[in-house]
Amino acid sequence: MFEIQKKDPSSGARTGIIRTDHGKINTPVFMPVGTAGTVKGVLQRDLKEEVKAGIILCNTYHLYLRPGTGILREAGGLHKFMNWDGALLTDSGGYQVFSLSDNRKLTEEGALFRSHIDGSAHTFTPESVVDIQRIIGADIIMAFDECTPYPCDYDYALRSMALTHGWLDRAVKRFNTTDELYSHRQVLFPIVQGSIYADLRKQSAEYIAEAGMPGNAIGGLSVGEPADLMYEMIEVVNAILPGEKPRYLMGVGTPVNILEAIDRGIDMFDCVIPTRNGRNGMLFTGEGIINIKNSKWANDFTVIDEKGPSDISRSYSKAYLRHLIISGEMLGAQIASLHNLAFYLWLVDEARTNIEKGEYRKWKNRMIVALAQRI
RNA sequence: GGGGAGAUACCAAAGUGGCCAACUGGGGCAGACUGUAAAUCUGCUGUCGAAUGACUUCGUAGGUUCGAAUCCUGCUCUCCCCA
Repeated sequence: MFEIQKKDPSSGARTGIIRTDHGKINTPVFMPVGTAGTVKGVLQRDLKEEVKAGIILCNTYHLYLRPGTGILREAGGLHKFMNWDGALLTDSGGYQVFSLSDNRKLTEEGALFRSHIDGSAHTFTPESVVDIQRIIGADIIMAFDECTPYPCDYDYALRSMALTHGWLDRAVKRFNTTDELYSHRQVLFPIVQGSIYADLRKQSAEYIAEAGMPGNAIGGLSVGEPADLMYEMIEVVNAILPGEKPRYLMGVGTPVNILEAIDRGIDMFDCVIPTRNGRNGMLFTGEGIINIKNSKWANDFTVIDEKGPSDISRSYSKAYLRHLIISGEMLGAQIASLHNLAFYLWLVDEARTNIEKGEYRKWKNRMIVALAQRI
């Protein structure tokens, strides 16, 4: 499924290809987040043609609640339902166990939770989450885990990790004893936990690697901990996760986070930042970060990003986009999302190019200075 | 010409003797957002000051009072009804 293409001599960075029945994906890759079967504000057509995304992420918890498995099954799976012929990855709902924690109860068996939509009670087990993801039909599906919060005390992190490991065994068993419902292959990725404790992370990485799945994920990071701590955990984990398989750092992150993680051997990313922060007026460019709502852009008629990767970035002025966002116009959110996603995809593409040239470190250090800047 | 209502900060609008530099909403300014309960949320928004605070404000000019956005009088302006 995964093939390493090139390793950067100056860092842990590498390029590779993930093969799915919905296309080849060059890594490092960024996956736009399309929680409810839509990358908010962006047409599938534009995801392909403007953003140049080969894979997007959707969410089991949200799709299970709405539209529900009945409709997804009837539609012939999510690819068909949403008219997306690229690859799909579904998150298991482990993050929702974390972010909607007021409404849930965890047991050895699984998670009992209340719907954020209507308050109705539901149960997720490692098995049912595999079943639901069979129905959704994503190319890559995730094991059900608990994403621990930050801060998280050691004892809780330990118990939670054990729970996630126990759930993994059951998920793998269910996965291995069930079949794809549609005519394409699915793979299951397990998730490393362990909060910010190096010994737990190490233990978890060993356990997860042992499962022998075709790819591995790191969860429970970028939940509020300092970035350096996150990088440290990535190093601990990546020293153990097998190098010949893709490594997916869940939910990360800022452009700088992504470059640092690539440097440490991460291949896959997803994050809501380009879309959510875009809707809220934050734009990423090669020159730095712009808050387009700031009055300084009111009469700046230069384009959003003249070196921008997408036609969109080079078509509309900052003043116009500011006007749209300030006015609450839908088009503002659309343009900002599209631009940011195109930028993120461009960024990982540049990373790939520079890994291939064997100059990743040098390039990264140069980029980070520009990317971290507020303009 | 007669009768009535009103004038509060950028806008709208509360407040009708001390708890008022003045509720609230909008607007403006800034910030947050990392496997999306987010087209969301937070802060500031008279002047000066980092702040305790000081100073100047509720159409306008006077007055009453220990104390006035609030009470009284004149003036100016706006709106409504009748002629």
